[in-house]
Amino acid sequence: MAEKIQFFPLDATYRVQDGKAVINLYGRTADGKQICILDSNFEPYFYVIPKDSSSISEKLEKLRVENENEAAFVTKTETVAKKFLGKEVSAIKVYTNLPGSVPVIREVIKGWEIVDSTHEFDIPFVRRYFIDKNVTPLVLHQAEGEFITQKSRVAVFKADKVEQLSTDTLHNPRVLAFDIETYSPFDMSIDAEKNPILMLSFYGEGFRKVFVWKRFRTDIDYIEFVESESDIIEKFKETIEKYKPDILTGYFSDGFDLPYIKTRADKHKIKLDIGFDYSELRVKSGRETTISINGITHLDIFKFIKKIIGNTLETTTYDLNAVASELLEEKKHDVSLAELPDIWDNNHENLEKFCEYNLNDSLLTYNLAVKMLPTIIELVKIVGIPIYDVNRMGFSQLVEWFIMKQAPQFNEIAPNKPHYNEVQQRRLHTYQGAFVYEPRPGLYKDIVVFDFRSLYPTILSSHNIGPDTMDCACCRDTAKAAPDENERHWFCDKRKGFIPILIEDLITRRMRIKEIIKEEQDEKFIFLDARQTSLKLLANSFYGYLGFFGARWYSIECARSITAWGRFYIHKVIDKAKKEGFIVLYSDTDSVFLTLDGKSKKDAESFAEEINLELPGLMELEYEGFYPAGIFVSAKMGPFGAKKKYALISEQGTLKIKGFETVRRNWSLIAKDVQEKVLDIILREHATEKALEYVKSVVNDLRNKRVPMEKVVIHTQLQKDILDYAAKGPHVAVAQRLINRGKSIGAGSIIKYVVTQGNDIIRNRSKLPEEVKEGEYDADYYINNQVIPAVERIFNVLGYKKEDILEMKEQTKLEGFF
DNA sequence: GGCTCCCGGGG
DNA sequence: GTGTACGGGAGCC
Repeated sequence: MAEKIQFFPLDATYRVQDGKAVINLYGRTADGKQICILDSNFEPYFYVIPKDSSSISEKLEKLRVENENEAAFVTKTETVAKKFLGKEVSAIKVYTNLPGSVPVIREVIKGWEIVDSTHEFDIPFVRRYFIDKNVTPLVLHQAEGEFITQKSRVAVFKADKVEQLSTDTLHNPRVLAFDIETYSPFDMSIDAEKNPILMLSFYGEGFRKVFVWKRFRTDIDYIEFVESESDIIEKFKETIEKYKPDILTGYFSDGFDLPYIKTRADKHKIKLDIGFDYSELRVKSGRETTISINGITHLDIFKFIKKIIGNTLETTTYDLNAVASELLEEKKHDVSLAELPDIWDNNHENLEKFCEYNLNDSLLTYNLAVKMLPTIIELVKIVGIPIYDVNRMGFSQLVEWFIMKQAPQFNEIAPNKPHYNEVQQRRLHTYQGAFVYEPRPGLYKDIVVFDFRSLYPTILSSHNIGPDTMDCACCRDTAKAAPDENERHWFCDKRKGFIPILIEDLITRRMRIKEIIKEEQDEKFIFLDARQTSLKLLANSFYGYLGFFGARWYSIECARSITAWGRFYIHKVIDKAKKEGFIVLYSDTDSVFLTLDGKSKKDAESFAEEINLELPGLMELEYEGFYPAGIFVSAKMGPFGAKKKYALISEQGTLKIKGFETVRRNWSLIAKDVQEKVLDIILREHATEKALEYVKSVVNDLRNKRVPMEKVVIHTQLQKDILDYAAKGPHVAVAQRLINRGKSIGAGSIIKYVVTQGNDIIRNRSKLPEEVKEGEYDADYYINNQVIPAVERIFNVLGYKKEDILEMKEQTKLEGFF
């Protein structure tokens, strides 16, 4: 007797049962219960394109590879008519007994004489399921089948059929944020093997809690005392089990909190079996550690913010305080964590503020997650991949999986990922990027800014650029080639390519939403706005994707053609602006800055209208705005276009600065201090001269040896054992000296050093702080390699040069002279 | 100029 | 897991 249930899928895993792969689809039912849906109606497969198809199917079907305990074999084959980059091919769809058999079988047959190529053999089974079964995470689905009994934390439903029911979306998944504080003496590297977790906080809807294992007097109701660190870990499990979140979120929890908890749990021999199937939290360490839990989506909100929306933020660092300040206008509590170990050991009565701090971090994390969720949800729906994966993907991956999801509709077989050699080859190929009109540095008045709305996506779509439409035989003599100075490529006039179709769809969907959005308010606005943002993010990434060496659909010719058209159109705007009497200040990739030079804002607006009459397809020049004043510096070219460096003041008086870096932690305090102070003076007080004078005074202090030693100490962490270093940096040389003295120094130790005066190379002048007397530091080094680089870019943007900052040097000399 | 190393986030 | 992983700056040679 088949039953029907409605649910929102969140993620999936698969497991092998009775020699067959079963998809475990985790989600929440329409009436709010967590559930696991089993679907065994999906078989693993990959594609083979044969040179000669006469006998290959029989040969394949006989194929069987015996391993120690398992056999990999082909279960059946189908001959299918597919396309590969627009060309018709006859392919063989090879089904195997298990997902794991795919790479095994493929490895055997890829060398066969009659095999031309093999494809789609490296697609994770679960992703294949989402694509092929048209299951989109977070969207309402219906399953037919029956509930069964199975060891599980949630109800298990065995489905005969799963299908999408509507476009209803799980907009309010249950989110639980958490954060830990650990015992970590200042100046020592964080060490999960040695140091315990002290407290753990949670924040969810109507729920807040801090667990801590030392007692003190407090009136705060959310603080709960436990006896030991192992109790904290038990509470971690218990809270998740009780709260039943869809999403467990942390800030850098892939890299810190969860690995730390796992290490400590192992020490106490506690199983973190919080998966719906009682499986343990899984740590996957590679380049970047990732942590997953079966059934619960682990969202590392830091990762999403840094990778996906980082570039759109003003802040250049992504620590919780900076990000929360900008996105939420909320800050971390101002407590000194360096004091925590001592207070923990000797002064428990003062632990309360750390508990509040701990809770606040969870609160900020929760708020960030909730704020980002609409965008994440929309990306998930567009790309068709679960939150967990979208969370960890960069732009090229998002584009690639978006195309992978759509490819079957065009009957296209995916190209393979490039191999190592191929990647090396591709890396060598560079190409001409965007056009940059270098500004004359200085202060200007009455600036108007124009930019092309989504320049590269609209070029891609308007000129039908894609690997399957390039250099077609049918348009060889008729099509207009991209205006590239070095090579000639044209794109089909008769047949639309599938990448332009996808892009056009993204752009027009976004335009429609932007139209609707004008009338919408409240909640609906948030989701629509998130959707248009996501569509834009994705569309903008296609160009970079085509030129990305790791891409399946890599085509440097397409990328080159796009930038060629980009240069063509921006030149067109510049030429016309000059002809009409505007003064061109600056132009970079898709934007043009002009001064009115006596003309009106209205003249500028009609200028854009005239341009737009001549543009093809979806291309459009927008009037971005008017600025009473601004300062420009020359832009530096990156591999994929130019980086913007300018500062503008809007009519409302807000300062817009683009493009400078902040210092890293292996810099001296003096450099950090100066940068922080300068930013503060400029951004808060708008007093450039004052900032400059401040830097000059610091330079002067350095020169006159008035800066205390603690401010010139540089901290660098040894990444590996000292013997493993091929190149000896200053910190390695200092570490060597420490070892010679019998200190135990190894990977993870933090080396402190001061660069002293002399003519030798830096590492030979780097000494331990205790070896150095006050004032023995090399003033020139700290001025030129620390302080100046930390502030130079800031002053450049505001029209000052390095020499201006150093001017005091001359004056000092003069003073000395008199 | 090429090679090598470090950082980020977290405490 | 049918799978891979970054990118920029500084110092040394």
